[in-house]
Amino acid sequence: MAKKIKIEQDTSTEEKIKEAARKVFSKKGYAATRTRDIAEEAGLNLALLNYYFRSKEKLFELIMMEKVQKLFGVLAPVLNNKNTSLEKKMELIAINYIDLLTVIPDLPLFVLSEIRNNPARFGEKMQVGKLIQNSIFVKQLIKKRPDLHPLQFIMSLLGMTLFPFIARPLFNSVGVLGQKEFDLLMEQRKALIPKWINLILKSK
Amino acid sequence: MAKKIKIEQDTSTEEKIKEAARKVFSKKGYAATRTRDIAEEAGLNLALLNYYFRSKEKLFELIMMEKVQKLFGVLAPVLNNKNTSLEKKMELIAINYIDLLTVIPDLPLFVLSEIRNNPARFGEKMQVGKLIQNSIFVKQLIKKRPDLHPLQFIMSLLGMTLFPFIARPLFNSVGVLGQKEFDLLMEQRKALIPKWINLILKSK
DNA sequence: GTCTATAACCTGATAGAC
DNA sequence: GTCTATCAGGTTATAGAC
Repeated sequence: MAKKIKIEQDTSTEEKIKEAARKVFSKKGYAATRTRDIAEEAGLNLALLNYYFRSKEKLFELIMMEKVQKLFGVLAPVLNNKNTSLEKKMELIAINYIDLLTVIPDLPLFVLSEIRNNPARFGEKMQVGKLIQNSIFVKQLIKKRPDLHPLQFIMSLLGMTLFPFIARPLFNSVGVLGQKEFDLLMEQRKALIPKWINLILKSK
Repeated sequence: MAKKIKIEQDTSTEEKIKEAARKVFSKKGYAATRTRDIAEEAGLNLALLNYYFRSKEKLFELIMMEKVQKLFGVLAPVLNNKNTSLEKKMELIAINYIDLLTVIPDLPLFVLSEIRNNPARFGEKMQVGKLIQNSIFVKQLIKKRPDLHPLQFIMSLLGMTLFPFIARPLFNSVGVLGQKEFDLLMEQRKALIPKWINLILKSK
């Protein structure tokens, strides 16, 4: 029974390739990534990529799916919770995103730019739109502020929360902010954004 | 004197190529763009690109320079104006950006993602950082709110203003918003953002 | 499963005719 | 200045040995 258990170090070849692919795709984007880069990053041979994943395209779609799920995974459990107030929902969204992006800062810029570069790859996502539009969150928003389109508030919340991470490559290249200082500001924002969004919600 | 004047239709071959390059680079990013795409878009031959611009890289750098200047061109004239209040500056930034991006919506996502994909191309920009940090705008911000890092407010202003345009490819692919409706919301935001940012500035 | 070697294709760039 | 034809190099994917 204990014969061939061997603790899977999740360093299986397949996982090694996926990890390398995450890193290289995120850094350079799909088009600029060569399969050789991924193989080298994984310390493996090029042929293995095709053995495990058939093609560069298929491997990318796998990684991309992961990323999109991570990005929407923050929203999904919050939007339709009947037991939380509108204000609490917005706070949760801000805090959860900042916590996530502190670990994976390039997530939103990666997903958004790949969608832009190749919208064809994102055909049948129409459902997501309806899902958000019919959410309890949006209903609460409309009830509280029937005078404005709910997207005005959603864009402001997400803008304040996600934009710093999207613009981070610029901050870095411009040398205006170090890694540590940035993380500190983001930690602060977890309290600031809910406060500020509440001001906006109440303003008439 | 009126011999060979001929109204330059700015349809010179060189300009045709640049226009096509703007379009294709913006749509697909540097790496995914083939010089053949640009030539075809311009209705011209591939060899002309190299005749006029030496290489794909040189042509791209030209376009990129234009785009970066457009993006920072909104900030530059506002930041060091001694005759405008902090509040007025923020209003101008929001309004000018929305007006600009209504015409060139993909500008910020293009610039940010290319910087991310190839930070090496943006080496000696350190000056820009200092220029912003020493601006009158930042001084006014620190004086008004010495309790918080000025970037907390700048990120919020730019996030609220730029994020809708950055996330637009997603909105489109998700089918949540039409072109016309989007433009209407942005027009509304020109009044909303200054109002909201003022609330944030005053909050203690 | 993993490797080397190579096929098949594509891309940026140029030579040379007009 | 503009075109066609082509080269040189790089890229994905696969065949086949181990």
